[in-house]
Amino acid sequence: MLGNPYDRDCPTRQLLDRIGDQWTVLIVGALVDGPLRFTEIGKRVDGISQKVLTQTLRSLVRDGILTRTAYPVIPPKVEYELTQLGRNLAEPLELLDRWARQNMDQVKAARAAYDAENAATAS
Amino acid sequence: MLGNPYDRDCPTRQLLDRIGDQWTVLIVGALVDGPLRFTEIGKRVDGISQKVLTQTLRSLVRDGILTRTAYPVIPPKVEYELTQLGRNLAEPLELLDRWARQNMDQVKAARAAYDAENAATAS
DNA sequence: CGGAATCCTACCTGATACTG
DNA sequence: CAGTATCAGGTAGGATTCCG
Repeated sequence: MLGNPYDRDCPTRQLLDRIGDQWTVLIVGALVDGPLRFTEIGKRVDGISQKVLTQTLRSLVRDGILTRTAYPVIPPKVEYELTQLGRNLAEPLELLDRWARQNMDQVKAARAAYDAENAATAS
Repeated sequence: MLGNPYDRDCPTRQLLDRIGDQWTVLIVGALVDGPLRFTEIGKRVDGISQKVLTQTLRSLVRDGILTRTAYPVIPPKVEYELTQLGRNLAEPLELLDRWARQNMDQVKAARAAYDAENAATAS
């Protein structure tokens, strides 16, 4: 049982709002190995726009998942790093990732089977 | 490290597409205790519209996460039940849920602190 | 009861251009 | 380099209505 995630403002729900944005998990994953600069993250998380990256990073900082450190040098340098809370979050995320690796082909198969059957009956 | 979830079509990314829709996790959570009928799920997952519930359920069936069983009785009765794959997915999900319960207040605190500081400097 | 079909809106997002 | 600002488009999602 996942508890009682059926009232709109339970923790689970809020977490889903947070990680459900598709990018949070990837960014957190990109930072587990150590701090990265803005552009570095953008390169790792392929497909993210600079705007969304900015937004997501800021909200993660706001949530205490990671810290932002700006070095006042002439070519600006800003580093993002996971907080303890963030590293903490990375663990269950990694389990999810493992599930994905192990079962995603099964999902694909199920999907193909479903579509095949569906196309057949759609005559 | 979350692996290499940075190419657009890795398993992790696909999983995020699946569970990132905000409702999947809640529906799966609602079904861990046993099969439920359409309306039952709708009641448990507060706030979901009938349309989205239908969509999400169907895509979950398609992905092999759960099964749909329609009983041909006069008041229609349809039950949804987790497959093994689905029960399997529920485990890492539960860990995430646990994280949420344990840390969401910390996130809230960080959020409040951030906002306070932000309002102060926004003069 | 368990959907399907339609309409309509809000937000999320990407693309682009500009700034310190 | 690391953002901010603006605008346009697509789409997830809600509300409503009707069907088997």
